Amino acid sequence: MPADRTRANRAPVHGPHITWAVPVEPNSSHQNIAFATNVTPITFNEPPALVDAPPEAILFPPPAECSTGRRPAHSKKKPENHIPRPPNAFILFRSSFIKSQHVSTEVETNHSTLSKIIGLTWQNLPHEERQVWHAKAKAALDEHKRRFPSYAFRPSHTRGKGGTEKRKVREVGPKDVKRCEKIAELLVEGKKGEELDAAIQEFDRTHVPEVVTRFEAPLTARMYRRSSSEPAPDTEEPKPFLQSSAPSPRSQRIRAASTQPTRNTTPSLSPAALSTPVELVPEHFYDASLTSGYTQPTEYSFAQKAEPSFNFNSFLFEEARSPYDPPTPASVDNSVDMFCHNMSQRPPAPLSINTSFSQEWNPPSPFSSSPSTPQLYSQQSSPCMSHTASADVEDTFAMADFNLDAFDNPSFDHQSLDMTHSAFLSSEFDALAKESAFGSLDQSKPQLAGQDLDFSAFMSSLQSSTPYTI
DNA sequence: AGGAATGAAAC
DNA sequence: GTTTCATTCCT
Repeated sequence: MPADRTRANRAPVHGPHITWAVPVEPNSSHQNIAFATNVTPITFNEPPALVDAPPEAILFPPPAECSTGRRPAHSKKKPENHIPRPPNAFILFRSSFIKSQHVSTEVETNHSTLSKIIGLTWQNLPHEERQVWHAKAKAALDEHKRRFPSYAFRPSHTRGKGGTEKRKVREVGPKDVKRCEKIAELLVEGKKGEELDAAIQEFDRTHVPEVVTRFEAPLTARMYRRSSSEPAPDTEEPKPFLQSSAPSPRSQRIRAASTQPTRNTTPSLSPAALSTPVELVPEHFYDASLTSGYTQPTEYSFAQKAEPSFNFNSFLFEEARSPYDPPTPASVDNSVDMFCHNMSQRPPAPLSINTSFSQEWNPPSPFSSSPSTPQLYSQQSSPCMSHTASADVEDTFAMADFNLDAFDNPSFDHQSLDMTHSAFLSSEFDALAKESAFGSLDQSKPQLAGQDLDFSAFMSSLQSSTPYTI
């Protein structure tokens, strides 16, 4: 930060001038690293695996001058004389990647998403090419040592302000992982420039982005009582339950979906939504692929049927595994175990909810005019998340705020209610209803969309696959 | 200020 | 084993 981070639009800052200054021009042949860099890694010892790649092909060549002047990094306040850590191999690769715009800003500007893409690319990078960056990191480290011989990494272990330690968890819902994977794949295939852009555009045309609906981790009776009796010892509690993927600038524009959680609190229902009839339609649908890597019961994807017959009034709640959030100790709770156990026996039949919210909502004309054109679905693939629908749909989603799991309620269990349905049931219970529901179902006054819910009627509707209408 | 990636280094 | 912090820049 004190360093002149050399951006034209930044005023230079006076102070110790710190650059990584990987001391050697990367492309010169006399780098003080282990192997000769004028011999490309791939020629170095590449078995005839890379068929169509020219021998000297290097996917992501380091920039000609690598002595990157640094930017005011993170706008994080750092002491004037702060010496940054030496960058590791990935950080160097990432920096170079960003700078060289391997992925154009047309394709992706969001740096979180870019990080994901670059991470995937990094993992798919030929080992030899990664070694180049490890060598550069080693060089940077050596240089760092040379310049700051007395430097020692001193991570602060008292970052949590006051006493409220707020841990940083990797828990943000997946972006459009498929898209990131695709881009990374194209990159390691050697696609770049316009060819890459075109390939991604083609992918975007046919790919129906996944919108991820994220539910809170199952709230067990135990946990619920704990959280209601204790003054929130763990302030991580109110987790967003709904998140939207933000796969591309294009989609972002269309959906106005942010990469950030859209909700942090239990949503309230608009009067309009309350007066809207809510119809719950169990839809038995099973995709074996969804269960193969099943890891966590609290993650659901909200996928839309990209079929001409798609009914805009219905949503398909589809269970899908998340590559994120390996089960945390907190979630390894017997209720979750039970959930997982049941899941392995019989994957949940995803529910579709016929919300009838859009009676006054007119689908974008491309849909009605030629609903079978794939790219039209792609272009407008999320009517439910678009500007058009926003508020009411969000409220409709709010009705599907299934924060409470009913899994450790024996009443749910012995009725052999499908687990997904159980989660579904937990929707609009207010706190009081939750409390009593744990005690005895009969005493509870569960509500859905502000209406009393007839439990037995609802459950039998679930089991008979007939709509339940409030 | 947080997030998104990986990895080195410190606890 | 867990946490910090290197990079980037947008929200």
